[in-house]
Amino acid sequence: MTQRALPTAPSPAATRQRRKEARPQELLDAALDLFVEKGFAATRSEEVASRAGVSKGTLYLYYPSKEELLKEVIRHNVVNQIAEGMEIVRAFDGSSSELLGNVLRLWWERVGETRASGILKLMMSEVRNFPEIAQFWIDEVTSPADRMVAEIVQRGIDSGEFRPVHVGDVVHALISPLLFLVMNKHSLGACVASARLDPRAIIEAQIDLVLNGLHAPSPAKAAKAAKAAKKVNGTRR
Amino acid sequence: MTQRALPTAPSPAATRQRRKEARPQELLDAALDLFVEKGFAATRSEEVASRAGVSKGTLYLYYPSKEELLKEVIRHNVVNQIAEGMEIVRAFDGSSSELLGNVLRLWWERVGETRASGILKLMMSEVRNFPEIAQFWIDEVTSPADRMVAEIVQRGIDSGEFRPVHVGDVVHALISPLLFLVMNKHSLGACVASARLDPRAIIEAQIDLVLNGLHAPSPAKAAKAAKAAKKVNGTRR
DNA sequence: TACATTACTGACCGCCCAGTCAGTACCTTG
DNA sequence: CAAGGTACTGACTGGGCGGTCAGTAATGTA
Repeated sequence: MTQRALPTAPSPAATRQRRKEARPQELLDAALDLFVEKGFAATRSEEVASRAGVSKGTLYLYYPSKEELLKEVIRHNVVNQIAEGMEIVRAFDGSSSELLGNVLRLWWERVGETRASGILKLMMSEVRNFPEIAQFWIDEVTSPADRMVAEIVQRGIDSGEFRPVHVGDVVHALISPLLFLVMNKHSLGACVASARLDPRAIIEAQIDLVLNGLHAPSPAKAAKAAKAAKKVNGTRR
Repeated sequence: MTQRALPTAPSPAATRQRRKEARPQELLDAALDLFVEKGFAATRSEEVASRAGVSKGTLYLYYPSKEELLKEVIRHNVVNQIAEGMEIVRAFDGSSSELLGNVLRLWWERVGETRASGILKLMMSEVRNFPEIAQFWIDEVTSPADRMVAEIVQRGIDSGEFRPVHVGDVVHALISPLLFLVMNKHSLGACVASARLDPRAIIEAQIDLVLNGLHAPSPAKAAKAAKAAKKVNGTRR
């Protein structure tokens, strides 16, 4: 059989560095970008390593397998994202309308516009191949986020500022445009300039539309609306 | 070298069939399902073949490569989807509110609920690896769909039924919840029962919310609103 | 300066899979 | 029923990639 080649002669390139502390983060960052761009299966582990400025062997020094790397990427970015989101809400008070608008706007600025938003595309594309992470995502992202928005809407209804609507369903109508903007940014929008949307404008339109749709009509009509909403607000979910 | 094994003895299994006409469609169907579920890179061509009830060799008799198969899957399903959509709209008239609601509802029934809706997830997940198909998608799907919905909204504004809003942006607020429902159905919703949304209910909530947000207020306030909207309706897009 | 420690490297291994093609059996035609 | 045409098969190959590990060099330590 062929015998192992002798070690390569010292390259004239830059001397190699030892930065044990920085590697994990750099590898996670590189992996996030590549997984979001090309998908998990289509990304070679050597690409991840080289984008992080190390060799493939080093990658496997820090993460035992490509799959574990993926899971770490998700875990790592999810906790950050959730922390961000919660902080945004706690920092605000005021009318429910204001709060709702500000939450949507701020979430876009602080999450949607950052690289970390790619984690959403990554999840949507890959969960079916890794069902174990689905529950984690629901517990750590979906549920808290839904609950948060639901609370705001509910507060608005209780105070009479909003019409009585089915909170659970309205929450989805509220946030899915934002989520879809993120998906677009990391798919079509990343390929074709003409597919690039104007997120700020769309978000403003969305806020305007939804607040108009939520606001309680004149007190005269309010009673009627409340009665009608009883049906809608059944015990689903 | 090892010599080629002799042909296998005739298996006792079902006799093989010759159905030249049916193969292409069956292969496309199998490929759509698998690409949507596992992604393009993670799907083995032999899986596609076996799900379609043929051997791998047969697959390559009909499609020259896995990549060409992907493109055919997209082309094929896109033309169907567009034909469906257009038909739905043409079949309807009535007030803009009714039309809008019915278009959303019908699109969900006739597209969102069918297997073909997976094509959206497939596109979002894979475009960045196949930028050639991005333009095709924009020309054949995104643009026509946007234009269609925009026309309805514009008609509503012109007739005074809707407030004057920025049509382009409102269109996105209108359709992205539907698109997100589809994405959810093919990702999280396919893994975890508790992540499964109730699309019909969410769509109804969305329609209710949006129509309330779009409807022009009493004529007294209408002039004011129209004036304010001039700013919003600038020359973007 | 000599030695010990360890972060890092990259050639290598073995498996997996897209794509091929010699051979097979179904079907049609006479 | 025989013979020719062709839809179909599956063992095989070559290349590519996940994962390993013997060796290298940067950084301490005396």
